[in-house]
Amino acid sequence: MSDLQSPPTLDDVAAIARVSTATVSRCINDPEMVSKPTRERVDAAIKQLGYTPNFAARSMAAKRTFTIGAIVPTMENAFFAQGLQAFQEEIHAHRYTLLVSSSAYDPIAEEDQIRTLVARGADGILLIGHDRDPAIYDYLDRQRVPSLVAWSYDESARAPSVGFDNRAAMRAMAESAIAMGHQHIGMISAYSAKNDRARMRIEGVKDAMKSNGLDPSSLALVETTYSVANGTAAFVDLMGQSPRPSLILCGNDVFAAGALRGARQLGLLVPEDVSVTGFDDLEIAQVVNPELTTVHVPHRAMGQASARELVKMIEEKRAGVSQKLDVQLVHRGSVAAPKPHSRKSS
Amino acid sequence: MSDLQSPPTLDDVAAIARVSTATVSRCINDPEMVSKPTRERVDAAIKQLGYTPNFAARSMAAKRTFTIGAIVPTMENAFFAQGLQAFQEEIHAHRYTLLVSSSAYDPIAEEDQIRTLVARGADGILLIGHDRDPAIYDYLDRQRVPSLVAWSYDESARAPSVGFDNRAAMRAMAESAIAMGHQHIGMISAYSAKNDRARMRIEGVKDAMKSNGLDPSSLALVETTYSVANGTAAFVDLMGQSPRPSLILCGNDVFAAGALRGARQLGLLVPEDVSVTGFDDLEIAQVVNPELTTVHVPHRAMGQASARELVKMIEEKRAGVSQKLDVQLVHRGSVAAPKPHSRKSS
DNA sequence: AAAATAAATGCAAGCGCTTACATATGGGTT
DNA sequence: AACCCATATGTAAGCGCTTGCATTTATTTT
Repeated sequence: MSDLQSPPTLDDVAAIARVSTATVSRCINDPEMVSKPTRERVDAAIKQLGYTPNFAARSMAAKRTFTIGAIVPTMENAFFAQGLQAFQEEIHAHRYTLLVSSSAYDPIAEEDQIRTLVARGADGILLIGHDRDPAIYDYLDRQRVPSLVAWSYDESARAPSVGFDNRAAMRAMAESAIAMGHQHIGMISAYSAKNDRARMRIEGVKDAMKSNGLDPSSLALVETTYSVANGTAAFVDLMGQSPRPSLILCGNDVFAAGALRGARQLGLLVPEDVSVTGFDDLEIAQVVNPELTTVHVPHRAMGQASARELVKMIEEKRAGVSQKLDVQLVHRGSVAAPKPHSRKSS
Repeated sequence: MSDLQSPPTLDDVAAIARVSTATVSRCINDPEMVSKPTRERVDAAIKQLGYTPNFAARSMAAKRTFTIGAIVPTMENAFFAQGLQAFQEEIHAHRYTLLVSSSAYDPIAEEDQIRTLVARGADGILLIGHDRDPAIYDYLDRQRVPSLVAWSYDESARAPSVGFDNRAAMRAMAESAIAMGHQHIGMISAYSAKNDRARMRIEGVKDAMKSNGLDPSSLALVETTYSVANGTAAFVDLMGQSPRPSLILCGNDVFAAGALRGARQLGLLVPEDVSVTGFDDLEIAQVVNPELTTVHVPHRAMGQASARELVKMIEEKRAGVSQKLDVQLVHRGSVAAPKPHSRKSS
């Protein structure tokens, strides 16, 4: 008997439909196990009462929550939004719910959030990038919570991943730009210390320099946190260095947009005076002027593929298989050959 | 006795600390209720086992989840990201966890997600905008789940809200632009049917037209879904109309960025040939060229204020009190007086 | 028509916690 | 020394569901 104050329970439904709670439960979770007439009676009772199963009770009894957790470095910028949205749509289709939190690029916060997610019974966890304390992977193993890394593909890493090869992608971008004759190169990157994506992109640039006969140690690198304003500041800094770079490779489109803004402030023309490249191909890349030459990342495909793989890991209780996605260079107007005079200044 | 396969439970901790489970529970939830020596023993046992309370069991027993749900129209664009981040930070400080989902601007999906959130035992729910089936508010009342509306302030609406006056804000923006002499006005808006924010902004523009002696019915309005591309298309459409508008007011910065891009494509100069305004003051507003004249919305303050209010509603079991936040016009380079010749074309 | 098999349902034992209530312990009071 | 009260701890009854197993009912098979 439930008073009108509290939501109806399985018992209430069972009483009205004149069956046992077991039958009601089956009706909800495994309808074809129940005969049609009974099922109809139960469904009617459910509707009449406006019954919704209690999530906590259900997950305690079934020992699963149909919840997948995701921890992203930030929700404020658009990097993850699109992929995450696709991720969510896909897991929803498998009747999972997404629990997101953002770590603000802080490893301690991330670890904390992983524990919270586990305590909340997440059936699986999506992580961004490989770099983190190995103890975390141990913990996840011990708790038997499957996890998958996205936004970074690395066959040799401990966790399975769905993503792209950041190093190769950036190398390709850099090579195509350097090939136009740039000798002095600057780069704006996120802090690389605990961020394999950033680090690999830097390595990619160095790879490209080497293969073009340039000294990688001559790369003028500025590391900062993501924001347009920081991109602008970094660009201004780089332009003040000597020799002055004629090509600024950015770790992502937000920095590149900031760089363009810096150029405007300095009265420099892009790409005539200085070339700029981005990474990610966010919406912003086509909004700036000139539009950005950048690396197109298949965000939605990545979100969807990660979701599929993680769900499989959960439901089939098997290890994850990594998946490498392709990225594409997209050439728009922000890169050109350096001016002759800037080439001679060495 | 728990095998090594499954996580440690309260019982395990109690056994090791040689106390009852009740004491362990109190140690966790209400430490000062337990004597110091006992507490230390328990803490040691917890640490030794790496124990984390099981969330489902805890919420079933305590009948609360420390979860707050939020349903936003979209996560892909940046409108909500920043405010939501602030919201999350604030509720975290009160040891709540955020459960976000996005409805993709679909009322049916939203209703569905509200039910899911309630079934999951959300202690409170954050909604965006007032427009929705009243039955939903009834449902929420019946389930006794407090809810708060953000991004829109409306004293007369059924639910308490923390936000700003969309109509007045847009009116102010429009008046300041119209005051420069524009006669033919176009507007790009999100679909207004189920979206009070969009609708109020349109009304705001009409208010401004009236107060400037313009006929509100002459407003050239295009409604579409949020995206830069749609902004561009709408702009091109508007420019093809006759009389051609000399001022395009956009419901948000994303449309405005799209409009700027459209102008570029059409070879039109902003603000010389046509003025454009935005709304929201997202990062994108300062990245485009010219930078956008727009309405600055205090996203973080709004997220934080909503979080505080909702937590209060939950913990003090009281009705919510609405809060109106101020917005500010920010004048950048995208608005100017119309050219004489465009003024005469009527 | 009896026997064997399959399908549908019921029974009841948990799942891991919280919390009202009961009990034990250790001083103060008088 | 008997009593009272505050403090610390234990006991055990749920919270609302799922699910293995037992039981009943319907369908085939011989």
